[in-house]
Amino acid sequence: MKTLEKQELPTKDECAGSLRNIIDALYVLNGKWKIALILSLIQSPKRFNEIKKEIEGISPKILAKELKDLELNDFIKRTVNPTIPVTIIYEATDYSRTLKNVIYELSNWGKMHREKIKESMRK
Amino acid sequence: MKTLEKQELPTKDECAGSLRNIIDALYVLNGKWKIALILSLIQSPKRFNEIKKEIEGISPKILAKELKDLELNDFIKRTVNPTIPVTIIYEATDYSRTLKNVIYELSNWGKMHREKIKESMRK
DNA sequence: GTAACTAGTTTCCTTTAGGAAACTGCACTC
DNA sequence: GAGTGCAGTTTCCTAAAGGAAACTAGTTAC
Repeated sequence: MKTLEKQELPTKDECAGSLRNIIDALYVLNGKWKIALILSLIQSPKRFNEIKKEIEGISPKILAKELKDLELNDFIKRTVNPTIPVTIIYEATDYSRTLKNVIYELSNWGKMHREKIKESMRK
Repeated sequence: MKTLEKQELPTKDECAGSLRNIIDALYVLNGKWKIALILSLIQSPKRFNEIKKEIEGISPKILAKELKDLELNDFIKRTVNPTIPVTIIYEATDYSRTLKNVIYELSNWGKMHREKIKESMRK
């Protein structure tokens, strides 16, 4: 029987709420391209074809869909410049920067995990 | 033009590595049930049918697959007890607890994001 | 006039995730 | 010997994600 030590992870009740939060978070981050797009646009604003070149392998259909998705969730802003022909610039919003800690922890953990997996392969 | 302030997010080069890490992390966490299972087993070790009862809506096929997956990634441990008939107990490993920070940040952000979405619906 | 660039859209297809229902084999209980 | 619980497996199906290729419509440079 486990004794209730100082808990580092939430209690059962807190877990239910926590799970809901996590599912909501993963929902907006999931898919093959979202994080890559956010990171790319945090680096610098870009036009459609610039993104397409930078993110290798993404098709225009998927890119268009993902950009719409990200815009809906307020992670990026789409601005139409009245040049001739019009150019459209996508940029990361301040809101996308609220993901900073999440990105940091995911990256940290992912790195550690990959190293662990490699380690265990060697054996 | 943005000046380069003290950067809170990684530079372009760091981003490429970071992205890889994040993709690896999301890869092992993704799917509808993984986090729920980890959270449930962190609460207490459980048998197959106990989990099935606790995690509402999961089918035995999916549960078996997810448990195998989690075991492969060393998040949970499967122990066969030589009772008659044998009982099998699943429990969270210490390694699954390395997800603590990730879970914390995802939960935090998810909560904030949901509240923001609700807010923006009201308008 | 033709090639190229702008920002996408459309169509068709494959892969993957996930689910429902039935089934397995073993042991115990009544 | 019929039913119940254990820990799954098998089969069949649907929905969603993602991709390849072609296409749109406007403009500009050669």
